[in-house]
Amino acid sequence: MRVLIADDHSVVRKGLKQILLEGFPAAHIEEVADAEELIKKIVQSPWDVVISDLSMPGRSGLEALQQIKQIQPKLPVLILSIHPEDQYAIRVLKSGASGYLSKDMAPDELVNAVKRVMLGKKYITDSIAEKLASVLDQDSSKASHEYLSDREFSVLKLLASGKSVSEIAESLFLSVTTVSTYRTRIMAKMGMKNNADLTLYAVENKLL
Amino acid sequence: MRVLIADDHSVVRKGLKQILLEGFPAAHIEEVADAEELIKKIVQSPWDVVISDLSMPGRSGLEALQQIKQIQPKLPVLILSIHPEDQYAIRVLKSGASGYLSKDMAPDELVNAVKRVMLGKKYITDSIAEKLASVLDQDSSKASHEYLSDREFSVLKLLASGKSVSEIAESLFLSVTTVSTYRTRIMAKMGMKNNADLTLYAVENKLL
DNA sequence: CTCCACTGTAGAATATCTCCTACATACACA
DNA sequence: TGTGTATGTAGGAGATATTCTACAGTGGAG
Repeated sequence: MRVLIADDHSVVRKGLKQILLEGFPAAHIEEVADAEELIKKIVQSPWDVVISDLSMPGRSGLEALQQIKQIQPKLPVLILSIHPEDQYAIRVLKSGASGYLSKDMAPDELVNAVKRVMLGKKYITDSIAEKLASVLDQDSSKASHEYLSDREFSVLKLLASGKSVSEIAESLFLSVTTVSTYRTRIMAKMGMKNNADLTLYAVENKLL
Repeated sequence: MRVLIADDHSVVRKGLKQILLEGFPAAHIEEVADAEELIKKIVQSPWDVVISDLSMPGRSGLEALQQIKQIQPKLPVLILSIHPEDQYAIRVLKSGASGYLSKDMAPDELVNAVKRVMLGKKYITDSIAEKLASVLDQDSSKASHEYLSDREFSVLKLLASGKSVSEIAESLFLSVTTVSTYRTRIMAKMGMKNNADLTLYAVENKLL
């Protein structure tokens, strides 16, 4: 059994490894610290399951996920996030993840999730299932940020947290004008006028 | 050597424990998941060092820290945070922490920090030291906006509410560069980096 | 099967903002 | 009374951001 862990925090990598070794003493576990390495490892050698953080420097975990699913559609990917009740959950599952876990889960839960996804099943917590259900039937009550595309959403969060357009361009490897375009589209979709509106919105909706 | 770890994420706890055991094989390490347990443990038995997350459910890490310092002023507390360059850093150190680390530090850094704080010294990274130097010599009882001049304060409010520099210049009959200068001075006095920080500050302090 | 809307992306021209510097005034403290 | 520090103000050069336009790919509606 071969497990690949991706997270930019070494503390978290160590912790995950420890938990997995307790649950699967015979597992072969490797770690990577960013999305680029993650993809490289996946191309190089076969894995049974990938456990990846969502927020990593450079390409985000979401992009990495989509790329993995192109390369090896069958490889199960479990996504971790710091955010407990996450806005990302649905986005992540849509992009092909086999499960979505918060980092404050119980160790057992991780082990269970890994077992499940290795059988080709999905692992979804109750709270996410509920969220899924509610989004599917009453989309009139969608928060306005739900209408944003993936890229727009990530730019929204970065803008709201105070990053400048050029910082964002750099961290996402995009042109400043591209980021500025996203910004314009975000403002239009959300009916806002300036970054302060975004910041307030993000705080109110706990996106930060 | 007795170490107490407090973090609501079990993954992080495991990771920290692992790193510490590699650096201090003989250490006795215990974990707690929230502030309440943390305080309880500290009252119950003696510790050489506490490593605590900042954001925990219930009472925050900051409150817990202040309480610990009342109970055992000499006990060194290292604070961890997910945020790399944090506004909290200074607040945390003022409240008596022996150090402030981001969770994406290298494992060695944690071990070094623990060694240092057990000697009764502080462990502070360069970037925080700089921040400290610029802000900490002010009187701590005043909110940071109290140090602003009248003009600066009115510009702060306008910026925080999302007005652009040029809009402000127009409404106050000033040159844009003047407003920009005020902005720079506001940032310096308040130890902030961007308008989003101002917006958040204004919301928290009900200035809007 | 076609068409349109949405998405991801960016260039050129233009507008805006920051940074560094500067200077006059006012006030506190030595 | 002098002297330093905070304040109010702004110019010029350079850095950043916006706007308008464009184009290719994808996926759903008809």
